[in-house]
Amino acid sequence: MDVARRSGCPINLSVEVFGDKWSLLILRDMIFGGKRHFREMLRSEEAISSNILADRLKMLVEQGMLTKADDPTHKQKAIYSLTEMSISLVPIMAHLGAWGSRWLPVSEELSIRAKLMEEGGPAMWEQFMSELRQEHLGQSPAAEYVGATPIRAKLQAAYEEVVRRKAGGSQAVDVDAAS
Amino acid sequence: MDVARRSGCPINLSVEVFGDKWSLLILRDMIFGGKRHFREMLRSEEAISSNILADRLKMLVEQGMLTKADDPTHKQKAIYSLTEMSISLVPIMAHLGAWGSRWLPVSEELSIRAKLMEEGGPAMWEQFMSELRQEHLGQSPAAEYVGATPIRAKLQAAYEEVVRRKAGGSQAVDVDAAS
DNA sequence: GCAACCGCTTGCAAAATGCAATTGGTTTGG
DNA sequence: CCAAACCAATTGCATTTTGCAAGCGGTTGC
Repeated sequence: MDVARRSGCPINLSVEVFGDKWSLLILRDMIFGGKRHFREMLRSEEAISSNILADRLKMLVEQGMLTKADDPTHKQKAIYSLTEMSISLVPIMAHLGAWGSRWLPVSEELSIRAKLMEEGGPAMWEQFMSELRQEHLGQSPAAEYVGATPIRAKLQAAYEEVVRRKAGGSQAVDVDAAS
Repeated sequence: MDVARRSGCPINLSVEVFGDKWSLLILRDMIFGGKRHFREMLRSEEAISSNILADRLKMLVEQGMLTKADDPTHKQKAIYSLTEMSISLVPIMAHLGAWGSRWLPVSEELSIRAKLMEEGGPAMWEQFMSELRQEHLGQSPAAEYVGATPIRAKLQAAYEEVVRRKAGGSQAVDVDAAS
């Protein structure tokens, strides 16, 4: 778990922090899925295994991308929080989602969030980052966004709408398992 | 070398294409360093080894990020070209460079390009992408950029300026080896 | 003609990954 | 009050990926 430092190039250093097959997906689930606990992250779309998840969380904490704290409501639960460092990854996530949607065989339900983030542009990303700062850093709500529908709720609603539509419009949908 | 497809999420699929420790650095060297040949890419800042480079180039070609062609001037040389798919990574590279420069211990000379790209914003990225389309896809020059200094030349000049200044202003600098 | 260069390939050791089972402890529901 | 479910990991082990160093047959430039 030592620091790599192959070179002082910003792209290389970024790759060394989250340039593996899992780190970015963990951050994605925290940012877009609102996940904060180990067990929640274990239920990722891509089925990460527990040893890898534990390892990556530890690494992300060491690198300042996350912080870890005890959950006051449950002695065994740990709460992971984003830091400003990982919150500022939101524009990159948005671009990555847009790029992937353009070039790769994405599924409709899993790319609807990316589509909305692309359409929303920097203004939407700023609101989202502001909300994440509230949730994870305990910042007080930014005046310009009070009363607005939270971005994650909008994205989630759009996702559920696609799932519902694809299922035929009338069937029940297990939102918890599918999100 | 089979396709992964852990899920249809655009971020996951993107990670599966270039989310390893080397692919993005190879693309960086092609985009910002103008490298087209195997031996040039071997001389990366981070010292990639030849088997890994060969493997990644093969994979990037398979995935449509690069094309490979014979060099008409040299029977043994292969020329690798960017595709629209990899050229459209430029904004992500710019964001990644800016993010890395903000949060990680970058060196001044290796982050000056990222700084300029950030300051230049989307307008500069568009010009750069247009120039890459000329170089790699054989597109004819876009009218709005004829006569303008090419972006890569600007970035390279800024890099050399920093190296020169750091060396003391009067010493000779091996531009080839350091770039 | 010979040294330097061309894009790889090979052999092998080390490290990372992935799976399944398990740990010691906590909380929940009856 | 007890058992079942849940908590964040950890362990052992097999498989895969990575990384280093050396070497390949061939081409090019001097």
